[in-house]
Amino acid sequence: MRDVSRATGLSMFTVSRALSGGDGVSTESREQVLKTARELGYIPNRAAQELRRASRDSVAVITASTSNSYYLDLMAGIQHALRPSNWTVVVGDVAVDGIYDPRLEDRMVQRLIESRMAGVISTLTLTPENTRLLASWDIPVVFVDSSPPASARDFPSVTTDNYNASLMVGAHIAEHGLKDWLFLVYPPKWSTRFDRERGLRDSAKRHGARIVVLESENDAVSGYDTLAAHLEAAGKLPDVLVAGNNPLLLGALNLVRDRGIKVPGDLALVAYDEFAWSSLVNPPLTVLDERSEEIGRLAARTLAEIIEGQAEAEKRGGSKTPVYRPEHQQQVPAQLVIRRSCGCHGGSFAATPAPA
Amino acid sequence: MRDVSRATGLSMFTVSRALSGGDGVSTESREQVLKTARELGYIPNRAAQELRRASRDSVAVITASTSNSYYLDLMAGIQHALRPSNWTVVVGDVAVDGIYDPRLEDRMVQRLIESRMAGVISTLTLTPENTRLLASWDIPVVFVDSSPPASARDFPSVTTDNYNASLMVGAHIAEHGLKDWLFLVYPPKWSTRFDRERGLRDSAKRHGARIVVLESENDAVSGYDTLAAHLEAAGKLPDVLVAGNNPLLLGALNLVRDRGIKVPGDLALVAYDEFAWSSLVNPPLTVLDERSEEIGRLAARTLAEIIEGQAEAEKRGGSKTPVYRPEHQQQVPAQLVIRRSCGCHGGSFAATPAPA
DNA sequence: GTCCAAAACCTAAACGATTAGGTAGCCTGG
DNA sequence: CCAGGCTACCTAATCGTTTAGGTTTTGGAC
Repeated sequence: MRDVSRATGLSMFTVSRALSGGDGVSTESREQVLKTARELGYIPNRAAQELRRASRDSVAVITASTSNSYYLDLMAGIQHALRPSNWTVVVGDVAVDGIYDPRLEDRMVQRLIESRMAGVISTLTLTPENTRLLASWDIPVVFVDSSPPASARDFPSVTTDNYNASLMVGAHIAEHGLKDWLFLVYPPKWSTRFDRERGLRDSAKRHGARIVVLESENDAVSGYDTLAAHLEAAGKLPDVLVAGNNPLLLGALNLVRDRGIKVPGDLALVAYDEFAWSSLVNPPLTVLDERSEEIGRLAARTLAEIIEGQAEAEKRGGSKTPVYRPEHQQQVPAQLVIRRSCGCHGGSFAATPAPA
Repeated sequence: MRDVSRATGLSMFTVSRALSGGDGVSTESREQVLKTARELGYIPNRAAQELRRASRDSVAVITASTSNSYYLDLMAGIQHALRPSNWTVVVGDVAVDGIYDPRLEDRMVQRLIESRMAGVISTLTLTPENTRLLASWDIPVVFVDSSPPASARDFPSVTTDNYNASLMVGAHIAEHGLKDWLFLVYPPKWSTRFDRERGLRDSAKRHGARIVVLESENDAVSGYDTLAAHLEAAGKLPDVLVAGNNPLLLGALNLVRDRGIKVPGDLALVAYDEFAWSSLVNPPLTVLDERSEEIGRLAARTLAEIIEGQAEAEKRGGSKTPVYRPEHQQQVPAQLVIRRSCGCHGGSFAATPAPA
């Protein structure tokens, strides 16, 4: 296409400069070029640009939980923080049919390196090998709502303060006098699991409650089945069910409905992750609100900062290894939104409208 | 990196062939190459590959409704249909903070052409200029849950049979004897609007009902505000509210809750688009189920077929203009899922578990 | 009228892969 | 022993940009 633009009689150099807005081009030449380019319908070839410029103009978000409610807010936050800069955001889903696949993770990381990404935001703890691989290509990684792998403890991460959040959850449950807790939770691949579990366990101990932690795959159907099997085996209901995240909550609520269990009459319910419908389901749900959008925004800003530092260091002839500073590890406080499923406000079948 | 791989003493040609699995390379050379490549941590540069091969190995999905429930299912269907081939799926969101921005559409189309995409699936009716632009670069487009612009009527599209679906909705409402209908609907940019409105209007006429069509921006907050303003002005409730899609339903339900309106006692409610929580909200919702995943799968398959036809035609020296055939325009029947919000099964506050 | 710097422009070499077109060596059949 | 056809390999051009390093032109300042 460029040789077509050379129909202006000007050289490649001038055309390139004119189009990209650099200097060394007279105003008339520039206009001439822009005009012919428009007439000819010239659109640059990105592959060629990236090849020449050594790429690095998009950042990737790795996720395995597109169906989790917080995902949309998180993305909104990331997009928002990155819109002013002109990086492109691409999302890489490493789950097939909603369940995480490690081979997909490998393939995804491979592809991100092939595309010479400027940076990566990961919503899950990557494998040590993949983390190392990205590092060896000088691609900065920010973990969001997940921790870096043990082999890379200094990597940046932005998460909810899950430990204290879980203490809050536990404290509220204890206020209701509930002593028999069941925590339905996803696998440790999503590393928020650790702090959530620890907080809840500590809280149970502190309040003299028993807690059972029940692990399920990270999707609604597995949540349903796992919980059903557990209740079957246990023979009786716990006092309260804590759903570890949105898909598991969905599974649990479906089971509760199918079994005719009354919430919070027979079983109180508290869940992680606020979402759009939480105040509309029956009963309105008491949930932990994560402020996902802010987390996304923070993560994106952190990544941008690191990438810029990297670019600057390189310009000054330094190494382009990303530098991670301790303040890049951030925790965002969460908030407990109290509705009815925990037993507050008179439970499920009240005739008055539920609070938002 | 490639010259590093030349540390095997073999030429670029041999290395390239060895890595890409082509023939003309002895088994030992191939092993030698693979071994060194692995040792050196060689990862190909995608920009260079795309430049040389004239790209065309990813397809894009253009959407402005990531928060709409059907989006996830749609994507799942698309991913599913495209996984066997090794095209990459990238999604391009042309909405900022949930509302559609035409300039983003332009920029997105520009970028897709820059990347020389193999094909595009669009969940909204593109502007005539953008459609023409894509066509002029021989990039096939399949519209999904939306129609092609009037200037390009022969383009492929896969949609729900919205007209008949709306007749079904209307018929069911009529069975309840409701005569005063309110249709809360999104703007015509999402072209399913036309058939849905037409179906509902025809149905109202057929059953001797009055229908008011109320247009709102396509997000929950606008839906809430628009509906609130309308009810204010009208001074009384209609018999039934039909929510045109998921975000509008969300807005409507929030309003209903805030106003203390009883559903279906004071106002019956039917909504478009099945979603995960529809049977769990209060009351369980009667919705039109779109089979989004199948629509996605169908669209992806159609696109794949067209791209393959294109590649074949080009190989035979023909034109690479995509050929669209009439059977590429497909309609998928929908299904009405009857729960309680329409007035069936005894309404909202029943103590028995709601049907799934 | 010189000299010099700045502005405007050009030539040609990259970037990292693929591949058309060629060559050398070996085998096989006649 | 040679033609012919393999196989395994190589050289070098090519994709569409950007840009380092020149060259020419222009316009003052002296």
